[in-house]
Amino acid sequence: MVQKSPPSGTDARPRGRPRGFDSDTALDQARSAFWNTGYAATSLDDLSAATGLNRPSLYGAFGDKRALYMAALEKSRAELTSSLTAALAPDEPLRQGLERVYAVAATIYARGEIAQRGCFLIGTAVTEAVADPQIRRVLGEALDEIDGAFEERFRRARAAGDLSAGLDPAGLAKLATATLNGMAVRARAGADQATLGAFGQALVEMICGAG
Amino acid sequence: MVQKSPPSGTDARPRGRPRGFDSDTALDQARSAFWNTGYAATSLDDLSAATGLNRPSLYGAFGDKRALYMAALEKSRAELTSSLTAALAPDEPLRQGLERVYAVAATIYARGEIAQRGCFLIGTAVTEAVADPQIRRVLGEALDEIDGAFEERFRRARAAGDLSAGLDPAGLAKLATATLNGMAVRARAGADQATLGAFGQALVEMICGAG
DNA sequence: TGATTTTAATACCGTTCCGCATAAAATAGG
DNA sequence: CCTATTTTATGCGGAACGGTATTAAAATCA
Repeated sequence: MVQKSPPSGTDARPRGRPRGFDSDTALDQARSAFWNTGYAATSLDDLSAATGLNRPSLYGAFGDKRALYMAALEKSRAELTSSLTAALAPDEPLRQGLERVYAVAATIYARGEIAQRGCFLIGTAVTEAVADPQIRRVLGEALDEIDGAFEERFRRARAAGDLSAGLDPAGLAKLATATLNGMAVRARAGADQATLGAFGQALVEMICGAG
Repeated sequence: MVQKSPPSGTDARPRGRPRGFDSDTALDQARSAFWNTGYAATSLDDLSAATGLNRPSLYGAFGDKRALYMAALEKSRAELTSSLTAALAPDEPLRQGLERVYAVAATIYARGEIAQRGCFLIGTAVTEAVADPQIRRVLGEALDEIDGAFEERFRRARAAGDLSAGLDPAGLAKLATATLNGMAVRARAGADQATLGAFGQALVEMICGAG
């Protein structure tokens, strides 16, 4: 259970047979399977096929099905918040940063082998959240983090005189997050990238004015 | 398969044993079960318990599990669009109509025996939509109908001089729908009614100005 | 080379799932 | 009262599910 570290500082290979797969890429492949069909409808056979790993290997690397899903969920949450804060970080006009965020979201949400599959959190965690308090908590934290990133950016824009004084940064942030959510929903309903992009355009025009 | 109508105009009771349940309330109860745990994770035993009906009765009234879900989905879509268009119909200031819509949505989305369960479409259909083209189509049509109802209302407001000329009704409608979607997502993430209400307030302030 | 340790593969176990077959119950017509 | 017809109840059957025991394979260490 406890991971043994090598006795001395050397990064010697562990004792027995080495793993034949990279567990992080396996996690990505499993996440992709969940992303398509959701948590409940994705069987261990599906996950096995998606990763190319046998069930015992999956079990050894991640634990049971739910633990594997939680790992995928947590990875998505971490990637989402870090990439969003990075995209909003540059010192540039507010319009430019927002346009980039929504353009990137539109391209990501429009991807999918079967059909556009939107955001992993929206596509999979939202359904499970009512019956599973832990998933609900992770989902809520992720949304709060997105809110926070937007709000911080809006405050910065207002300090820079880049945002009308009458607009409330916290309220705008909620709308900015909701727009992302709406795009993710729309993607799974079949909307293509251009249609998704129009959501971002509409929000940016509303916040920053037409032009 | 074909429903036999009584031979004469009289609505005489059908030949055999009469049904011991009302199929529309049974549909509501089944929908409630799907609403909590989603399509895939809701078993026929769950549906049987929720409706108080045995599996053969369910099967006889609605067909298989998927047909039952599709009936619940279609009912939700119909109720949603009709109640939304009704709420937006009155000749009143735009702000007033929007505030009512979002206040009602917040109260509905905050309901739930286990936890806040948001909108049925967002909570259940979004996950299935990628793998099931028919569900995807119904979901897309529902969203388009919501868009249409908002857009028509915004056009009317602009004609009445109740909406700034610089704002695009179609774009606003997308944002209005996205705000509803975001609220539904937030509800399933655990947000209470007051928190959900803030989304509507933020949108209304953005469109109609602080008030 | 042989013992030890870890991973990979096969196959299995008990449970749950969905759907239906069969029989009992309830109503209308004759 | 008896037959026909429809609904309700019990329970079964085949398949799929999640998880694991068991065995084979591959690597390190002695």
